[in-house]
Amino acid sequence: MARPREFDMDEATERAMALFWSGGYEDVSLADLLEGMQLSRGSLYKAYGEKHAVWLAALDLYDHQVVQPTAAALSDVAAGSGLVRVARFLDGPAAAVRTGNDRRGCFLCNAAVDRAAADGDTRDRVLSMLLKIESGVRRALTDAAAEHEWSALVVDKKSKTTLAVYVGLRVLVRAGTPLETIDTITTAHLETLLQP
Amino acid sequence: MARPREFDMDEATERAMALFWSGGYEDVSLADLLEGMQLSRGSLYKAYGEKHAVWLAALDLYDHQVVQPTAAALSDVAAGSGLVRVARFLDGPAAAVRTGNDRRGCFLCNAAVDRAAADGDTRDRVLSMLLKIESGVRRALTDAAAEHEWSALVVDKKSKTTLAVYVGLRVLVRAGTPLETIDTITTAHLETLLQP
DNA sequence: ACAATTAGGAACCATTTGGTCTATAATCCC
DNA sequence: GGGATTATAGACCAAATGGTTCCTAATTGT
Repeated sequence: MARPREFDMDEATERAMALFWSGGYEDVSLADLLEGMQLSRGSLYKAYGEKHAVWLAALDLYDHQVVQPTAAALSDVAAGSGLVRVARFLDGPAAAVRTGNDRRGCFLCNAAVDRAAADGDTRDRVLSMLLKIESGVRRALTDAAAEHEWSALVVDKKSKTTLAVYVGLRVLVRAGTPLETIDTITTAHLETLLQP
Repeated sequence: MARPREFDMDEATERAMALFWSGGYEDVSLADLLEGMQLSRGSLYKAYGEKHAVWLAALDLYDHQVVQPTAAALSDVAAGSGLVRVARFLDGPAAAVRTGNDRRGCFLCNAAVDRAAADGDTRDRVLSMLLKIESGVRRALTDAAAEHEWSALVVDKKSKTTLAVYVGLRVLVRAGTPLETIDTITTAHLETLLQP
């Protein structure tokens, strides 16, 4: 045992996540990272090893700080009917803009576009997170299935399509699409979920 | 008048587009650009001025080499019924994977994620292109509206949702989602388009 | 108290970055 | 052919990049 770390690594990773979230991987320089994370070069390299590892740590943090809670909320029977849970989930993109004009999109979706193609470590994490979200949606829709007489096939289709709409919404938000349009898409998709 | 340019600028821009398409803006260095475009530094800077201008030229080329033809095909009454045209459009993401395992996604969507947030010039172009696609979809769906007794409001909802699904599909493809899933989403969304 | 261990900070490094400039060569109009 | 003009090639550049390596200071268990 020896001298303990002076900074909270989770907190530092959280700051890194914030930087990467708005800027992407290449856009954020080591200098940006050091300033944003309030770390010296030495500490960062001692703790993470390299820039790429900081990125992966940020992705992992997003996973269990955002993706897992989201999936859990979608699966949580106590949180409302299946459709209500999906509605809440799908309103996320619009809500981010509505309350706080947050147009960063979702970190996972951003990472998918700018690193998944070139970096296998990123791709693995992205696919795993997408799957978690899809599973959450599927559990919520499965809960709604009985009432609406949806077959497993229908639930599968609805789950996957909902994932695609979610991703699309996040990207459209980042692109600067007006809130009105985002809202329209959100409610329109929820309406189609009601149908057989 | 004096010495004419030795290279075809459109062709060079096309090569630049290919590079940016797979790699994004920051990932592609000036050296990559020079090699890929087969230009010397001098020629590139004389012709474009700066890296950013090459990027914008690539975006503009995508606009009238991909987006405008796509929108035109969607609007082309001679190309089939409205729904057939939308089906063809929406199959684009799956088709890219099916024939050629092309997982680059769509340049416009990629640009939206990695530059639109930070760069107004990019954002303007991205929003304009998204609008062209949405308009194309709307024209196709408007043609189908009479037959299916859809109101203008319904057509609007369907158009915007289709745009979101399209963007989502392109991103999911880039993330590495299996073709099977992409196909499921595509056909499922087309089925929902049939409903009131 | 002390040895072991480790964080922190800063100096340092090679490479790469986007960008400029000059010399040369090619083309055009007169 | 000659003068004007412009493209090309490549040398050149300052700044920034990600990454390493020191040395010092702090904390630990014994």
